[in-house]
Order: sequence, then structure tokens, then C-alpha cells
Amino acid sequence: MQDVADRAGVSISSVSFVINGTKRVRPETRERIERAMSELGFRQNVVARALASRRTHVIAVTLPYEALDGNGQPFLSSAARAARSVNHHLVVWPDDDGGDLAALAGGGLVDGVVLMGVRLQDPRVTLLQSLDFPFALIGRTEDPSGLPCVDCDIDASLAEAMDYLLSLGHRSIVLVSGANDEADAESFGANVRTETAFLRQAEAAGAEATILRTRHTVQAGRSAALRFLREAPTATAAIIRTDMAAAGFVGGLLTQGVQVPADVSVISFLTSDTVAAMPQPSLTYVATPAEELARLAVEALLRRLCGEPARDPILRPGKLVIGESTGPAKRASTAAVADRR
Amino acid sequence: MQDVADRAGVSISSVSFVINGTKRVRPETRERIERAMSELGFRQNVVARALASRRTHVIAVTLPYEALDGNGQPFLSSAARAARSVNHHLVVWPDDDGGDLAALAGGGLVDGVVLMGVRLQDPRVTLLQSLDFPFALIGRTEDPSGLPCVDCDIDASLAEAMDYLLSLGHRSIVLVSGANDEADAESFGANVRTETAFLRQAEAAGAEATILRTRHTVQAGRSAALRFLREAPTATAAIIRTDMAAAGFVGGLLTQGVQVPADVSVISFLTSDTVAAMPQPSLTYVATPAEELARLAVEALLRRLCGEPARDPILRPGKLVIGESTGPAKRASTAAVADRR
DNA sequence: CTGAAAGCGCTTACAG
DNA sequence: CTGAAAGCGCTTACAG
Repeated sequence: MQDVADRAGVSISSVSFVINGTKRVRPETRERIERAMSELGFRQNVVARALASRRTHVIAVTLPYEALDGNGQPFLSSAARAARSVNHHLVVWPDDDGGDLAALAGGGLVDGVVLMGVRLQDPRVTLLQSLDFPFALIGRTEDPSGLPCVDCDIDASLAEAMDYLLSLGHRSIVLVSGANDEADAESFGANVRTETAFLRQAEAAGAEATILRTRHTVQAGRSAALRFLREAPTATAAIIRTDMAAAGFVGGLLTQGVQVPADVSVISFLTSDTVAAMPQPSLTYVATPAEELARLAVEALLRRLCGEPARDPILRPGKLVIGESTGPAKRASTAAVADRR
Repeated sequence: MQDVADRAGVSISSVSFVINGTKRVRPETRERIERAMSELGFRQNVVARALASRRTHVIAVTLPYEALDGNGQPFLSSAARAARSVNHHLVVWPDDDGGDLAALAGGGLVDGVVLMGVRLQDPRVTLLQSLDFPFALIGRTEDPSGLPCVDCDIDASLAEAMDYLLSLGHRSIVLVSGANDEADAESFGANVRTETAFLRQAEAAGAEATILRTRHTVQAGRSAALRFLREAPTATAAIIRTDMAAAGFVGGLLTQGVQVPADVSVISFLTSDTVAAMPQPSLTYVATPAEELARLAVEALLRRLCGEPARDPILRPGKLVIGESTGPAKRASTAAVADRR
């Protein structure tokens, strides 16, 4: 930077002002400085700038190591684009238990962080609050008031699926809920909120409601199909919340000679287009508004960085996309049971 | 840090030495310093350390914005773990065209970078070389000699699939190759190398070889199935290199009344367990050694950071996993054709 | 509009 | 084994 200043015949302050647009400089000097920069191939040292200004213009999104490999939902790419559109960079920073996060927040490498995979009781939120480090959440804790949250409107999203099934005449519906283990199932808000909303909406509609839980794997979906047939023999429709299991669930039904959607309708709840397109028949599904949520979270974080107070949680509904896996309910559900034997 | 030094009654140099283990300090002073640090809840400022030492202990893996959302392969989680095991952090840094990469490499925020999605002619490699910035590749350029590369051994991996199909009696085999567009198909080494190896291995075995190209989507896989039936009527087996298309391909065949594997055997080439498990029947596949490749790439980068010269490219083969989509070839392939009509 | 100077929080020869 | 001091490459009041 000193070299640039020398070549342009100015002080390094002026160079800094030009780079950051912090202060007015005479157009003529500005041009001299810019010429000098490009002639010297000057690249600003981001680390030094960060140390002096306490701003890196980098924000992070943090998620568990496994989630790094992606679920096909465009959360990360959308967040990265949103960051870039406001002149920031986004990095993805893996963290399982808050240890890496502490290093991230304490170290000054990034200006703020977006948390994914938020749990109802999330120690990371407490940690960041105690460090007074700027953050935003994709998801919600149990009591999200006062926190900058962006989340899926589970209630409205589920209503999309339920109303559609009800309109097709289904009156006995199963929710295949769950997570990788029992503790996860209880700690993730999306899971708990889906189960609650399901029971409430089914009751309101006078429909029979059953909840099964399963893990997030294709194989688990196959097993869930067997349990579905055994434990809910009168059910004519299933809503699957564990996206990887959805394909397995349909496969499991087909293997048992149960036709989809002739015998049983299946809706995949909050999944990606890709996963929904994979099975044969392709799935009717409620699409996660991943792109929008990620963008809104980055925007919320940036408002935070500008010193604005947090607003109320922002909720967005998923969208129903009709595929080949749903159809009218069989008239007499007992007939369906008979067919299955 | 000055506070810590004061409280421990030492100079800040000693504190620095304790934190970094750079120099010997008397156990007694060390203990005093450590006590002072924990009492004060001291967190080292990573940015200041980076500026002074020119080492951040952070490495990046860079990939296109879309690839951020993952393909289910454990590249990123494995790389992150590998980095952590050698006391570094890994961030994921999206980059489409080298512009973001230049900021990353020039800015001093990370010590080195792992490049994914490497093309035969890759401008990012040239850029990093000209900046003299440490990097390692997952993948290979056209001429990778002298570069720190880690890649899938396409030839050996394909032989796994080919030998298995040949042993089942298949003598007319189709490769469904491709990428998101024609330019990609020509520019990605994995694609080009697979096609080349396929033609060579088929010829060596005296088998009939056909290549079809398709895009990386489920829907493209369905269309590819129709083209397979039309353009290669005598073929009894297909190897699919475009992972998302594999499920669609099987679905497309089934829709046309072609049985898998009774009429046609299908192998998915270099995919993840998850994608292979999704279709019904589940796919026989050659698993990408993603975990190993990512780990090796991080190790290669770290050797680079320690000043060691690059070795020759490191190649690792994929592993054949037998699923439900492969079986003996139909005796007379003409019979198969007749069946299909 | 421009510049001299202090300071961001560390590391690391160097001297003791 | 320990400390005083220069320096990493910037930003930013402050004075002119």
C-alpha cells in the first residue's frame, strides 16, 4: 500500500480512502491512485484491514459436519449469493458442539454467523449471546422472541399437505416423522412442531391420525412402510417428514404389492425437488422454501451488523407440488386392507 | 493478552509462547499463565495472529456455488475432519469463476486452498500458480505433473464395473456419460477419461460399446432410458456416470416395461450410497472414494504448507457395491429386443 | 482535500 | 528461561 502511495505521490491514507470509499478524494488523485494500484497489481490484505477496522466483510454459516455434504436444498448457495450481493463473502464453517464456533466467534475472522440445524434448546445460541457476537438463525429455538430467526412456517406448510389429502377424500392419515435418533426427534423444532400441527389439524378435520417415527435413511423408509401397513391398516395416506426416507417408503410399499397412489397416497413433507423426483412414481411434496429462508437469514444478520434490533421471527410456508404419488382415497378403507393381505 | 501477562506477572512474549508452544517456558510460569488465561476467559484474536505470523491455520475448499448444496458425497465433511485432525480449520468458499478465489488467495485469510470440480484446462490453477498461493486439487488438469493432485482412478474404477458385467455375460454395453452441457462434458476430466477408458476396455474385451450423453438430472435420466432403448437395441447393460440421472434411468426403463435386471442390468458409476439406495430396485454401483480423496487432498495441501514439494498425482479406485440392478445377460440379445416391442 | 501518526492484537528475532 | 521492542499491513481520528 505504501508502494501504491509512493507511485501515486500521495499518502497511504488517501489510498485507503480510495479503496474503501470512506472519504471524498479529488477525482484526479483517485484516478492516479487507481492507476498505481492496477499497475502494481495491488491486492489488499484482508487480514490487516480486519485487524484495524474490526470488520472482515466475511460472514459464516455454521452447521454440523455431516450436514456439510448437503441434502440437495439450496440453503448454502442461496446464502452465499445473498452475502455477495451485499458485498460480503460467505464461508461455511463446520461445527458439531460449539467448540469450533467459539473459535470462530472469538477469533475475529468473521463478522457474524448464521446458525443452521437449530435445536429447541441450543447451546450455541447461549454461547453467541454471552459473547455478544452477531448471529441469525435458520430455524427457531423454543422461545425465539427477540432473536433474529428465519424459519419455515410448519403449520401453514402442513396445512397445504393436509388440505390436499382431505380434498382427495382421505380420512385416515399417517405422519412418518422422526430423526436420526430419539433425542434428535425431541430436540429439533421442525420435528416437534410438525407432529403437534399434524395432530391438531387432523383433529380439526375429524380425520384419524397416526404418528410413526423413523430415521433419515432410505432403508429406514422401507422399514417404515412395513410398520405403516401393520400399525395403521386403515390409513390411506402418508406424509413423510424425513426426506431421505421418502423414496424408501414408496419402494417398501411397492415391494409389498401396495400400489401408490391407487392404494396409498404419499406426500413428502419439506423436501427438495431432487429427492421428490427420484422415486417411481415421483412424489407429491411440499417444497422447503430453502432459497428464501437462507436469503432472509443473511439479510437479518446484516441488519444486525448495522446495529438494527432483531425483529420478530420471520416465517415462510413451503409450497405444495403435485406429483404422481397422490390420488383419491379408496372408498372403503377396509377394502384396501383386504387388498393388502 | 497484556492483561493475561500482567495477571501472571510475565511479559506478553511468554504468553504467546505458551499459547503457541513455540518455545520452552518453565512449567511453573506456564501454569501461572494458563490459570490467568482461563480466569480472564482469554480468547486469542486469530486475525492479529494471522497478521503477525502470516499463518491463519485455516484452509479453504473452493467449489462452484451450486456444488455448495452437496451431492451427498462426504467430500466436505471428510476434508473438514482431516483439517481439524492436524489442528487447522476448514472453511468452504464458493467461487464460480476465480474472482472470489483471487480475493481469498490475495487476502491472507486462509493458508491454502483445495480446489474441487477441476477442469482439464482450469484457469484457477493458473491463477494460484501465478500468485504462488498453496493449493491442492481433487481432480486433475490435463497435464497434472508437478501439481499436488488427488483423484479417482477412473480406469481401475471402470474396470470394476466392466469386469463384473462381462462376467455376467454382457457383451453389448452402453455408457451413459455427460454433464450439464456439452462444454462441461468435454472439459471435465472424469467425463472424458471415463469415455476413453470405456471404449478401450470394451474393445479389449470384444464387447459392443455405445456412448450416450445426458444431463445430471433425474428427468434427463428418464429420457436417456428412452434413447437407450431406441439407439442401442441390442445392449443388455448400462453404466451411468451422471449420478442424479441413475434413478431416472431405471424409472424410465420400468415405465417402458423393461425389467431391471432381468432385461437390462444397470450400474451407477461413481455415486454415493444414498443415491444408489434410492431407486427400486436398488442400484449396483461403483462408490466414489470421496472420503479418502478429500482426506488425501488436505494432507497434500498441508505438506505443501510445510514446504514439501508436490508428489505425483495420487489415484484411488472406486469400489464396486452389488445391489439389485444387475444380473446375468439375456442369452440372445435379439430376444430382449423382441420383448421390448 | 490531504498527510503524519497512533493503534488494531498479536509474533518473533534479539539481547539479556 | 524471560522481556523489550519492532513489525505484520491496514484504518481512522486528528490536525492542517
